Amino acid sequence: MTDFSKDARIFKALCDRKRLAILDCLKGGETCACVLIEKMHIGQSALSYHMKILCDSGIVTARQEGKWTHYSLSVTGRNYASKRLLELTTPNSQTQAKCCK
Amino acid sequence: MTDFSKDARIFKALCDRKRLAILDCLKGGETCACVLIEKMHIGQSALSYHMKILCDSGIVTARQEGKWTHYSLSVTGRNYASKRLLELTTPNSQTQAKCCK
DNA sequence: ACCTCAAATCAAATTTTTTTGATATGATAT
DNA sequence: ATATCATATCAAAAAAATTTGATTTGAGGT
Repeated sequence: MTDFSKDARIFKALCDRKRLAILDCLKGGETCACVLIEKMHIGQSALSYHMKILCDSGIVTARQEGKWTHYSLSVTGRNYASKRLLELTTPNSQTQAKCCK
Repeated sequence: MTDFSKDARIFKALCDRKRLAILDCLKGGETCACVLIEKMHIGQSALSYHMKILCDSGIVTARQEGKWTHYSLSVTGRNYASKRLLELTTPNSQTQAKCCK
């Protein structure tokens, strides 16, 4: 049986409203972790946890600048997620109803 | 602050590998619950739980036929999910880096 | 070197999700 | 009406995700 853990990791980024709120913030442009902590009313280590999930999905990338980390939306990550979404949910060319009867 | 619970519900369908395996089965065509139980090696009530999440996302639809329930992929659901994915992850036209410095 | 700050990591507590087994519901058949 | 079958729902248990606070790491600054 196929292992879908890589795909699950992609969409894990999008299945939580706090992470969606973070993405919404990143839509406005590259954002520093400390700004996200303030805007999201979230603890430092909780933010770090969510950012890890977002980065693991490929949808967000991190850029280190001195001691600060800046996060932004990844075009590549978005395109890949979009491609997989369609692949995972589009029926095969020849489909065959399966029923127990 | 915007409420993203509706969007989270969509992608919750895709963030679990068991549900992705179910979708993979549905790609082959409309499938009866009893067939899914066998193929997925899952209990009846666990399947019912996952199918509820899949239907709530809009990506899957259920069709009742007598006492049997048949599940299939929804074109409308897929298109909406795809649209939202892009909307949620595409930067705004004018972006502005935000940093604490 | 030491100190400070930003972020990651860890372990424990908390919350949410998922599984399990039992029961309820709803459809069909006798 | 009763019986049977398929699925949904419920409550409890189990597993996984998330939060919290403490500590560590790593980059600069003095």
